[in-house]
Amino acid sequence: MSNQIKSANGGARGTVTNVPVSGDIGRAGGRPTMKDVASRAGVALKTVSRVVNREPGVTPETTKRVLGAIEDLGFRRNESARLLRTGHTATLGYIADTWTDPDHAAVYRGLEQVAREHGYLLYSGSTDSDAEREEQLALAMCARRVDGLIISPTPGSHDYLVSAIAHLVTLGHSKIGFLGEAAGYRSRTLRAEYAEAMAATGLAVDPAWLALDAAGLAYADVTAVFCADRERTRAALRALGPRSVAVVGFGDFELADLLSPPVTVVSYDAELIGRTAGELLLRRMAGDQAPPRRIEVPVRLIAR
Amino acid sequence: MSNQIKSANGGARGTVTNVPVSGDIGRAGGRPTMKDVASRAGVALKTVSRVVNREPGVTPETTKRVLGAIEDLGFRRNESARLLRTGHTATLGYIADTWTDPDHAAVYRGLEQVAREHGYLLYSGSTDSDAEREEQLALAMCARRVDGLIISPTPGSHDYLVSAIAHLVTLGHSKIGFLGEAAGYRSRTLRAEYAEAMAATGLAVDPAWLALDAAGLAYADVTAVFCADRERTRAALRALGPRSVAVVGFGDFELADLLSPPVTVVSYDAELIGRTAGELLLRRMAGDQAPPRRIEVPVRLIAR
DNA sequence: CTGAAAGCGCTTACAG
DNA sequence: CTGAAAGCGCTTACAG
Repeated sequence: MSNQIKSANGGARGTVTNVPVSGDIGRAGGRPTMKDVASRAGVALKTVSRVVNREPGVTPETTKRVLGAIEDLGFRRNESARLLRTGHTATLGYIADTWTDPDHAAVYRGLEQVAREHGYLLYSGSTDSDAEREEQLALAMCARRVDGLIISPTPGSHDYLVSAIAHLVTLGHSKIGFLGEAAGYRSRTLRAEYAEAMAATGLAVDPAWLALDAAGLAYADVTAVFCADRERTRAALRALGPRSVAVVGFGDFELADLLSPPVTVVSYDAELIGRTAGELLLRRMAGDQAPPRRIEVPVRLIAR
Repeated sequence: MSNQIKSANGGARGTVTNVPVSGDIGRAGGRPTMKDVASRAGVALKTVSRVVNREPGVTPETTKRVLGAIEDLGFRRNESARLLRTGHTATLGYIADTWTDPDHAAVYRGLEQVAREHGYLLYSGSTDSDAEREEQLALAMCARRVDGLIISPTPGSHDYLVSAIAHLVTLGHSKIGFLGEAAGYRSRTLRAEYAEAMAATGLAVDPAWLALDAAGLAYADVTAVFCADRERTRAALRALGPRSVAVVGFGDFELADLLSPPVTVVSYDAELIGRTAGELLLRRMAGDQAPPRRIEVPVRLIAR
C-alpha cells in the first residue's frame, strides 16, 4: 500500500497535509498484476506483456481487449519486477554531505537533468560528513543494485587559492591570513595549500596567520583573510563589523554583493559538475572502459 | 554492472574524477547469487537464506561454511529481489520544486532523518514548478512501488502575512506595498491574501501597491513593502540601494542580518516540516486510517 | 537441523 | 498472431 503526503513548501505557511491513498498512488489489498489483466481479457500473460511493451504482432482486436482490461483494473506495470528480470534498475545513486550547501544542491540539479534525459530515477542521501553514514548509504544503494553511484566526497586539492591570493596582492595586501577548519585531515591539506599558494605568490607566512579564528580577526596582524567556506566567511564578516580587514571567501552566496563593502568570492558552476559527473557515469555504464579521468570545472574569482 | 563517480563538492576546486568499478560496488559479469553461495558451500538455497537472515536453527558448523562461501564469492544479497518477494520496497519518494531553495533542502533533511531511522531509502526528484514533471516523477516512483510518497507542492494559504504587516504597522507604516509574482494562480491567491491581511489590520490598499515591481520601488507611493519570496526580496534590496523603503521578506537567508539596515523576515522551521511529513507518512504506512490531517508548523517573524 | 517446491511480477527464449 | 514454460534472485510455506 502506498501513501501520499503533501507538505507545504518554501512559499507556504508551514503546513503538512496528510492525503489518504487515492487514484493510482497505490491501494490496499494489492495492486492488479499482468496475470489479473490476462485472465480478465481472456488472453495469456505474454499477450498482456506484448501490448504493455508495444511489441508488434498483436491483433488490433486483442490489443483493444487487453487495453480495456488494463483500464478496468487500473493496472500499472510493476517496474521493480520488470527490472529484476531485466538485470538493471534504471536507478542512479547520489550521496553528498548535505543539500543545505547550495553547491551540492546545484550538483544535484545538474545530475538530475542528465538522469531525467536518460530515463533514470535518483536515490539520494546525505551524510553530514559522517564517513560511516556515507558507507551505509553506498552499501544500501548497491544492495538495491543501482546502475551507478555518484559520491560527492569531502574536497581534495584547492589550487583556486592561488587566484584568490593574487587578487588580494593586487589590492596591496601582503599580510593575508587563512581562516579554515581547526583540525582534521582536510584542514591540514587546506593549510598546506594556502602556504604553497602564498609561496607561489612570493609571500612569507607568519605561523599566526594559520591559527586565526573569526573572533580575534580584528586584532590579528593581517590586512586580509581568506575564508575556506561560507560558514567562516559569514563568521568573519559578523566578527569584523565595519570592515578593517579585507575578506575573500570560498563559495558565493546571495546578497554578498549588497554588503558594504561587498565581499569578493571564489566560486564555480556546481550544476555543471553535476551534469559532468552524470554524463561520465552514463558513458561508463554504456561500456566505456577508459581509465579514470579527472575533469576540472573552471573556478572564477568574483571580485567585488 | 555498477559504477562509481566521485565528484568534488562545495569545498573543492571543481573536480570530477571517474573511478572505475571496484570492491563491492558492482562487477562485470554478474554478481554472485544465493544459488552460487549454496553450491559453493554444498548446502541448499534455503540454508543460505537462513544464515543471511540470521534465522535460528543452523549448526555453527554449516553457518561457518556458508559464511565462508559468502566471503569467498563476495556475495551481497540483492535487496531488490528480496523486496519483490516481500511486497514492499523500503523506499520513500520525495518530490519538490528544487533543492536550490533552502527551505526544500531543509524539508528534505528532516524527512531523510525519519527515513533513515526507519530503514527507508529515498527516491528524490525536483520539478522546477513544472506540473507535468511532477506527475511523471510521481508516476515513475509509483511504478517502482515506493511505500510512500511526499510531494511538496506550490504553496497554498499564507496567513503569515498578517503578522508581517502588523510588524510594519508597529513601525509606523501604513502605505505597505506587495511585491510578488506577476501572474498566475498562485500570484492571485497571494495578492488576495495580502489584501485580506491589510483589511484585517484596518488598512486600505491602493491598487497600485499590488502592481509594484522591484525596479520602480523607490518611486512608488509606499513606505514599506512585503516581498513574497527570497528572489524578490533580493531584487527589492538591490533596486532600493540605500534604503528609503522598509523591506520585509518571506524566507530567511544567510547574512540578512549583516545588511544595513538589516532585513526583517518571516520564516519557519522547514526541517521540522520534513520530519513531520515523514512521521505522518510512516504512521499511515503502519496502518493508521485516520482522516487527512493538517498540521501547522509555527511561522515566526524575525524582526531586525 | 536442512531442503525441495512454489511464488513475488515480470521478461526471455521457444513452440505452435 | 498467440501461448506455455522457465527464469530474474530472493522468501514463504511445508516436508522430512
